[in-house]
Amino acid sequence: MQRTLNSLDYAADEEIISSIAKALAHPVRVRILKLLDGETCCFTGELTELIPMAQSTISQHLKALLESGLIQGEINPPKVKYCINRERWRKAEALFGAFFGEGSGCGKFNE
Amino acid sequence: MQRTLNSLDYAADEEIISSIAKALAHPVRVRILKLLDGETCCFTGELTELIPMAQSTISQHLKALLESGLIQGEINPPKVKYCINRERWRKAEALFGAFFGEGSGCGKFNE
DNA sequence: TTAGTTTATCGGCAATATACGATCTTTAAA
DNA sequence: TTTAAAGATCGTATATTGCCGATAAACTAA
Repeated sequence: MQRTLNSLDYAADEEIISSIAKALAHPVRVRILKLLDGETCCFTGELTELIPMAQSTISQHLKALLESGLIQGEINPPKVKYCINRERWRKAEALFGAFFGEGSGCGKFNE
Repeated sequence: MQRTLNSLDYAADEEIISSIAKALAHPVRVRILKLLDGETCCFTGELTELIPMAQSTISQHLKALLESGLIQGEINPPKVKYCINRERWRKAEALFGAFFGEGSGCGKFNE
């Protein structure tokens, strides 16, 4: 599939924005990120207690978030601690801010 | 606030964020939004000249963007003029800003 | 070694997304 | 009326998501 797509090369920022947006495109993943962001930092699979979904499903969502770069996990033998990848998080903030904001750094004024 | 209730009970903001993120989850749609945002305001299907995809495909992406509320179109007989829905745009800016930023209005400080 | 805990991965199924060409639909112009 | 143009929509093929239960994998503790 996507034959024409290959000839269209997107700006790097457009690719990053859409890949991060993809990670945010499911409410459960937004919820997970909020939970992880809320903690001072790391967290773990108490997620399965907070979110009424099968453990395998949550694991899959975590995988999607890992692939987006928004979170990272450190293996702690029987457990895994997940936390926000702050560097990526700031990158996302900057990209989305620039995308929607457009304005003068902080607080746009058009209209 | 609510805690873990029904399996389908997300906070309103989580729903909105994920629905907007869904609209941004494809690089072509990000590109389209950029083009529309770049113009003083409205635009039209010169998109089909700027983007090497079938007209029907672009039309579908526009439909997705319409459904997200990020753009609106005014029918102008043979043509249709699309433009950013500024109200929704600002809402998106605020939501994503709060989501990623968390910081004091403008310029976050947590590391 | 065996058993238990935590998480990842597999297999399967239904639903959605993506892309295309073909075909309406609408309206203006010939 | 016929023709042309701009878009939307339809039909269809394939890819990707999302969910689950079952099972594998990694490690600890007994």
